[in-house]
Amino acid sequence: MTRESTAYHHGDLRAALLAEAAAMIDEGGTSSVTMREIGRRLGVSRSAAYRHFEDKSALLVAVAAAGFDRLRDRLEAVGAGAPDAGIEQLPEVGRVYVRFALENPGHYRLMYGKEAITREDHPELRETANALFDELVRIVQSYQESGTIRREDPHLQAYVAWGAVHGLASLLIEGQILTAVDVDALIRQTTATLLDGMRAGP
Amino acid sequence: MTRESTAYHHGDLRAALLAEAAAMIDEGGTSSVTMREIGRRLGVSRSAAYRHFEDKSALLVAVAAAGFDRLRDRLEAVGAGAPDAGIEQLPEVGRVYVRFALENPGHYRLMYGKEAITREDHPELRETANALFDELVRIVQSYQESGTIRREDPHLQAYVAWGAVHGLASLLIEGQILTAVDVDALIRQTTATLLDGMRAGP
DNA sequence: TGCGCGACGTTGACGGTGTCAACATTCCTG
DNA sequence: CAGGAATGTTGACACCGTCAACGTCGCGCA
Repeated sequence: MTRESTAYHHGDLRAALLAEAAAMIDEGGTSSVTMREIGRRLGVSRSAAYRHFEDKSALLVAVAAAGFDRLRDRLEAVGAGAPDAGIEQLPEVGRVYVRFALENPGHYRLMYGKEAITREDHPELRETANALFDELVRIVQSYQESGTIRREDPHLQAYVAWGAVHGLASLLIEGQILTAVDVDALIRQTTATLLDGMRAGP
Repeated sequence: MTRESTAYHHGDLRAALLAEAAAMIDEGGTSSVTMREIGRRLGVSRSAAYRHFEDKSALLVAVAAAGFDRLRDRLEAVGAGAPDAGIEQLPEVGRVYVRFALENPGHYRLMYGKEAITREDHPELRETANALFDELVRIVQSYQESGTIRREDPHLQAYVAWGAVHGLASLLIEGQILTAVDVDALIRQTTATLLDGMRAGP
């Protein structure tokens, strides 16, 4: 059934639905995703998706979950060597985070927005999102232990760092920052300020 | 015509529409705002709003603009005395900002989200938003001149600070932060880290 | 082998939405 | 006081999400 028997029963609609929805999201935003339009693009009837997802919501949740997993993979790859890779690895984590958001704006908005998904109804998504945050806490802790940043509540510090990069990513995505501004300079300034603010005293 | 002749022609539908839309936004999110529902609540037909706003978009833009003005007023009030009021005024600016977002979540999301409004089509909103950012830049500059924070590109610094508080506000609004976490502690930690990171060297 | 059941896909229908054109009413101004 | 401008209403259209009823296919069991 996972074979690609392109025909009558389409083969693997579920995967196709996820891919198409993700593509549409990063193309025209979450609001451009339409059950009917997805069907049209895949050459399948409107409500065909309902055999694979209970809801439009459920489909979007699955897309968001895939996004969380992908972002976590990237952060893990960057943060893996921490803190042995040196202090300059921390800004790199921030850079990768913001870059992900910029490359997948619709995706990112879906992941961290409440409007389209209503977190309460989909607790499983919460866990996937938490796994990502835990990764961030782990990185913060490893730098605490190596003595490069202050030993304070790691959750609090992680929230602050997360807030800073998330805020920057959001402002960029939502077009709030003049396009003339150098994005990389902005990222560097943010991570540098963050690091200076968290650095262990002399 | 601005008189409140409650009757046949309703008196001042435009203001009523704005108020009702704003109320609905902070109640059930932007997606709960419906031309038809607004009409219902105001005892007026669906398309009545089209005599006052070209679009649903235009109505939302007007609501967002009012939000920008209100937030700017608050920040001006807090930042007015800067930097004479002392360095502890800077964290207070951040606190007021985040508080505003928490008190008007739907409003805030509308102001800084792209999904509902499509910034390009409404350039006048851009100016209102910019006026708010300019206020922030002004505050940063005044602290630079008093020598409390480093003399770097004030726009860059303002973006970083804005990003940090905006990110924190967003995460809180979108329910990404465990409710057990003390919000005020989070705000303090953010503003303190920011300030330490921007502080002028010894 | 074949057959029947469950998985998959389609169609028709319903109530909801934004929006436009045509119409009705009211106010204000000349 | 007459008529035009401003305001509000109704009908209609094309979308949307979703459900129920209906077809169709593939696979496993007898």
